[in-house]
Amino acid sequence: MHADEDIMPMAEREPSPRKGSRTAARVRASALKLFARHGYAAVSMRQIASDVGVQPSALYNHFPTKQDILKDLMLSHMRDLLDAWPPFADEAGQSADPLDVFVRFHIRYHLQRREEVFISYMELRNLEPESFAEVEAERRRYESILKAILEDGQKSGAYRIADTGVAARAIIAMLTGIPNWYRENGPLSADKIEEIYLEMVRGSVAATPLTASIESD
Amino acid sequence: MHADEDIMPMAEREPSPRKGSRTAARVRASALKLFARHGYAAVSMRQIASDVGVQPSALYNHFPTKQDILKDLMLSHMRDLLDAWPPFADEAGQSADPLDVFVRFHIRYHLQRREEVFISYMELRNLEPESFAEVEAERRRYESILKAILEDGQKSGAYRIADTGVAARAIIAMLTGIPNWYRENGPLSADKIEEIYLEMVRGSVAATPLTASIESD
DNA sequence: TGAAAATGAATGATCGTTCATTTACTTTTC
DNA sequence: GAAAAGTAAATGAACGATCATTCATTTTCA
Repeated sequence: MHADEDIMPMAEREPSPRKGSRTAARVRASALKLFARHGYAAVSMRQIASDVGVQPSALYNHFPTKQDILKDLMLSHMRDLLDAWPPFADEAGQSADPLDVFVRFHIRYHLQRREEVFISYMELRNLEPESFAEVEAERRRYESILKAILEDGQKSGAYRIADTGVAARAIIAMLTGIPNWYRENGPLSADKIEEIYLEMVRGSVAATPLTASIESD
Repeated sequence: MHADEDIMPMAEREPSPRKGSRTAARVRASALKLFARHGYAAVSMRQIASDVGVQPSALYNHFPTKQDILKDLMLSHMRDLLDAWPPFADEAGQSADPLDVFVRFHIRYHLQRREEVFISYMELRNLEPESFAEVEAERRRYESILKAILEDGQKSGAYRIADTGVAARAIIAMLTGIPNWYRENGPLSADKIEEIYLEMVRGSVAATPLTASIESD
């Protein structure tokens, strides 16, 4: 839509491209951090203002309400996520298997944008109905990417899946849980995590459900 | 594992077993519903009192603070969950496979106690550090049940798992996501859901990662 | 009769938001 | 290029509403 500090303003009053302090972007950054840490309802406009280094009333030069800040953060996150797909060939591994590509992409993106991801799940219920519907629509669009991959593999006989919609949700839930426990400085590299989950995901949809030896006929 | 209305007080002032209105239990029920729907931080003591049908000050005859209500709900949920394991032979299917039993148990329990489950995940950050540590310890105990099952299967050669701790978290994340989308009156029966997820979980840890045809020797 | 439970009123604190005013900066004019 | 004009951004004070909690008093009930 236009460039603000770096990217992505949305609902606030459109600032002409000044060269100044880019307050709107700093409001977004502070709100993102605070909402992720304490939750939308537990964060006050005064806290955000204080973190930005400005008086509370100044926030209203950039966002009409607190709700609009949340809306901005969540919608721009969903758009960024969908814009980032598909990854460039040098990202997310160079496998030819679309499921591999998706799994690696999802894990990397979700580990890179922890706060955005966290907010976009946790604060759904604090969105006004219209914004909720928008975010939900984007989420379904994302889900349908994986669903299409699973359907293709199903048709080709590579996968055996009872319900591709359910499977897509199951896989995404599994992958999205990673940032809840994974720590950069932990014993496992991000690459190793990708491999472990990739293997589990492949197994969960593989055309040999649990009867590995019965498959012989 | 327990009846909702009567037993299970915890942090509030212990009421002698009067036969009266059991207000404490009604406070728990209202708070559970409201916290699940709007979030702890967005629910006021006045709302809870109004839902119970009592004046706000009356709540303090049963719980010293709002925080204690949350603590009570979350800790008693975790204890109930752990107490409910292992299921009786006539619950959660009668499979001899411990993984089957766990998966069915987890799905059923989480579909039966949606609000408790939801709160216990969403409101973790609103707990005081000490209570958080307690809940977290219980969560790890639960996780270790599955981890032990995976380790056994690993040793016996039934499963092939790179990291049983990671696999346990992955499986639990996958299963715990079900209540987010599953609806009783939807197209899928709870039993069908169990079967679908069971097959996916089995596949994700099966000793035939993705090389289905190499298993022939 | 005694204790638990509920009431009604009040506490000070904090909430999101508004607004008149001042400050900072860009654009226009000379 | 400097001064003037114009606009966006920030301030400081204030609004009414609502917050969790307290407490003296009354009611309920064993």
